[in-house]
Amino acid sequence: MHTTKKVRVRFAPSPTGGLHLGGVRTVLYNYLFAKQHQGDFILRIEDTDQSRYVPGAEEYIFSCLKWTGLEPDESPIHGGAYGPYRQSERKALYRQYADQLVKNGYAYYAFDSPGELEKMREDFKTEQNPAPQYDHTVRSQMRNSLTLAESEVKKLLDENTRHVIRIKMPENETVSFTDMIRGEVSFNTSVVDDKVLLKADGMPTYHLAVVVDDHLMEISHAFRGEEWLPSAPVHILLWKYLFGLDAMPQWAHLPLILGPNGKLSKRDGAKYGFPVFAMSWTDAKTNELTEGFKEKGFLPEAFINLLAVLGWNDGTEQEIFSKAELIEKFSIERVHSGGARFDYEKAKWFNHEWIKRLEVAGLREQVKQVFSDKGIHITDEQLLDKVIALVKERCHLLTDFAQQGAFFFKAPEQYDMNAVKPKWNEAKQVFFAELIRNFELSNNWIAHDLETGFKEMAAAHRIKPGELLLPFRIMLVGGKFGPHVFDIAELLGKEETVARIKHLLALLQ
RNA sequence: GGCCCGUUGGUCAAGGGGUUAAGACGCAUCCCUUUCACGGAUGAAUCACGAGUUCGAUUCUCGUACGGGCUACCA
Repeated sequence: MHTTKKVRVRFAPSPTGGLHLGGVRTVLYNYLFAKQHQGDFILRIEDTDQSRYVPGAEEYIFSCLKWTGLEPDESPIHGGAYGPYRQSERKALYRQYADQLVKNGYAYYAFDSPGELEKMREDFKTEQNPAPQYDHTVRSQMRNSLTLAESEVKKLLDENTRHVIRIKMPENETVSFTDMIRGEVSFNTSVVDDKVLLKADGMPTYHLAVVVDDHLMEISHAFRGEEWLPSAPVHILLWKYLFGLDAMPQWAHLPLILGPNGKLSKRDGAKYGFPVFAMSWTDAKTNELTEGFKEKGFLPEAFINLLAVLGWNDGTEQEIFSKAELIEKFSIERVHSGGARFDYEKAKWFNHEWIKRLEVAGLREQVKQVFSDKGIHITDEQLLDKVIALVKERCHLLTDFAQQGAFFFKAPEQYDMNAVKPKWNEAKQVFFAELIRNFELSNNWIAHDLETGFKEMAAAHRIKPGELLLPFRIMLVGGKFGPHVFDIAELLGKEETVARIKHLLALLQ
């Protein structure tokens, strides 16, 4: 049955704020699964909670998907034959299903006010049961179409009394299903509460909406976070009541991504200094900016890669995967059932690997942006390409290019004088003065020859090259960093190299 | 509290009755490099615990402990 169905998967976020690691990984797994099976990847916006609506959050999600390269085939902005793709725009659709459930005895109207619900929770609260649920044991004592007379219910409904529709969970039945990651999972219906399906404002809750929309959108496989596992029996039952279990998608509940202690949160990021969102997000209320992986200097290739292997591997020793390889090798069955702790050090290692691996062309624009953010505007693209090639192996984050390469475009503003001054002497002063003359005469400006000449001169002056190399480096870059010093000199060119030597010499006088 | 899910080095993990229990990150030492990286070599470090099944359990079963999630007219 399922095998003949076209693969259609969906990612269904609520537009409430930053898109965190777990969310992006869910997108990734959906995307990979869809592409691997020549299926469709749908983005559906779950904006049924009007009180949590955050302006800009939806656009933000699209930006993140665009940056990661995991773009949907169907969405509110990409269009598609199963729209609308925003649940708020589908509002009118849900009521009929809820009513149908009531008609068939699988759900009921509940008129309890928020105050009454609160009172119920107070009254039923005991040591053994600190959080009483609206379930089969209490529904008989509440104001709903199960307890009220039929005429009373009709009257309340006719008067447009605020009410919700709740599922009537059966007593003591076992609901089980096969999760693609965890195998058979089962629940006793008695311990699940009568979840609200349709809210008083006419909007469906997640529980109703996910089932109705997955059906209407012909979703074949539903991947979501493990936090949804406890409410799975509600969804299974709804499928059974509404559309039949044969039509139900196959479920996979993805393990959670953990932080240093417990579930990964935005707080962890702030506390330990690593990003948790794909891209920077500014909270409109507090104006608080949370830096994203993109802004931190991650490559989308690396970001996807590290997320893919956080909870999945192909059984070999391979760790670096391109998107194409992931599409080919990914399998939901090999996803771990246990949660994985996010390790920022390893995340940086992945980025480093990708920076080393990528051709200059794949880095150019992003590096240019990094320089531009630092106030360095690149005009010489050819030089930029050479600089990237020269320094990329020592950059873990794209932002490292600023430190590693800025001096190629701009003379150092600061010099690490402590590295030269203590050992500076007249002999060295003389050496560099002569070096300037030799350089000025040189018409063969390539690193290898520069180095040979430098060392011959050092020998003639009876100074160890090591004594001279560090000062030379400081002259050119300002500090103890950067690639091989003669490579730097070559790229800098004769004029600039000489100018920088002269400059520091003057400072040392 | 209840329910559900999970548990191989500090972290990500392979393996799934008999193995010297892979590999990666990180860490340490050394080599290379008279900066920092890269690269290379070496090292420290693991099957949560207790029963059971078995000739033999890291692997299977059951308990316990621990971790996590859920327990809203939020998703």
